[in-house]
Amino acid sequence: MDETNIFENILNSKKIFRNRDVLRHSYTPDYLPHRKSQIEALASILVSALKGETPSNVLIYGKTGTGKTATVRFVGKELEKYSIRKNARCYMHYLNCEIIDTQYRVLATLAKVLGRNVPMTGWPTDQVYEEVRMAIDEREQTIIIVLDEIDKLVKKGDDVLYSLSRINSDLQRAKVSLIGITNDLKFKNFLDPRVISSLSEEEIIFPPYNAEQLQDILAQRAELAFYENVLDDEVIPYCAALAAQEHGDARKALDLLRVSGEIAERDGDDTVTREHVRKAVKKIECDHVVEVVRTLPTQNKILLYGMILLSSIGRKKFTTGEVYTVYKSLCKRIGIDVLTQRRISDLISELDMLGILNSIVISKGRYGRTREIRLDIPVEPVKEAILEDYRLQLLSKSENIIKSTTLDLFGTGSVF
DNA sequence: CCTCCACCGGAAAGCCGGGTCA
DNA sequence: TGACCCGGCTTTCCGGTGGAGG
Repeated sequence: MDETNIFENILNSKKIFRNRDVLRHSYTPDYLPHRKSQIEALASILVSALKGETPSNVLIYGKTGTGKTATVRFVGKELEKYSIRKNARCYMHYLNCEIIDTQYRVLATLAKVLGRNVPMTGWPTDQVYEEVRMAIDEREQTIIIVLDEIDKLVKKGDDVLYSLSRINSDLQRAKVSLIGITNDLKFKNFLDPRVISSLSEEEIIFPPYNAEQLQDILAQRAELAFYENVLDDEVIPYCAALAAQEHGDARKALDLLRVSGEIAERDGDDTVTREHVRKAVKKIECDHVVEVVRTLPTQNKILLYGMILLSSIGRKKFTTGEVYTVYKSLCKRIGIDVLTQRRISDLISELDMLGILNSIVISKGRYGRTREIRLDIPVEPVKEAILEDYRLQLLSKSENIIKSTTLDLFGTGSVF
């Protein structure tokens, strides 16, 4: 009895995930909780395809993580399955306009999906369009083209949408309908009115999930993703509650659950607890901040580096003037133009907006009025991210000298 | 109650790279 | 091709200000 327990323990301690991929965004589940009405709405529009009619074009709205893409893919799969049985020849082709982000590439990708060989660059756009049109019209069929993140495409001109939305009048045998997906409610403003009216013959709206609905979603996925009894009872409600606070984003909730599991696995624990979720929140936050810092313009990086220096010599909070002095000496050292204090003041506000630091305007009476700045970041990872910038390599090389000059300048100032 | 610090933050103009149009 | 425009970034200029110290 005891011996089996030993083995069982070792086995169990390594096994948290049955299938981690279930928790990734790319996974399309077989069942979508709390999206019944949207699924039915979409299905009732697309059903015309099975009757040999042209389905209306659809525009789908909803914030990130509300299940838009999953729902469309799900309905599409069902449609294709059923059409095979009915011999109806319906197909759905999915394009993500964030990746395929120009007019030409949309058409070229379509042509490729339809089995035509079109170079990814070079041809005139109308010729590619013609190729697509011919490929579609080769036989009787209904093609549903899904344009995800359609707003990204619209910002680069709506010619493709215009021609695709009127393609039906150029077709003899086949039929085409479009589904546009967007999370930008105002995106219609950029659109040609003619395109709007044909594109949004039907509209479906995806509201955010609330905490209970998120729980159902998580529970359903967790069952596939984790081994039995790995999750503490409170983990799912906790993840759901956290994600519900932020616009009910299912994607966030799933990330949270996955990262929690990964942390538990890495720590060698055999159950996932509330504590792991808490760590996961931290980790996701940290990754996010690091990503933001990495993509910051060089000037902001130097500024931020200056503030990190200040905090590394024991200063918890500092004023605009102090930060500016450090920033100036850093710029001179690495031979980069020095911005004015006015400008730096704005950059500080920007960093504040990004949540990298907290700043409040305070008055020190006789000693003036200034912003009191304190950093709000995991220092080490951020520092690494800053030093990745090749223009700032010099900073890491002369780190000690810089640090001691900074210490000379401000080390004597009030420490608390 | 007044002063005056050390900066805030609005306004406007300059600069620059990219895009458009004849 | 050059003239022109646009939008984002930056500088210049400057009036404004909360409150400790007098």
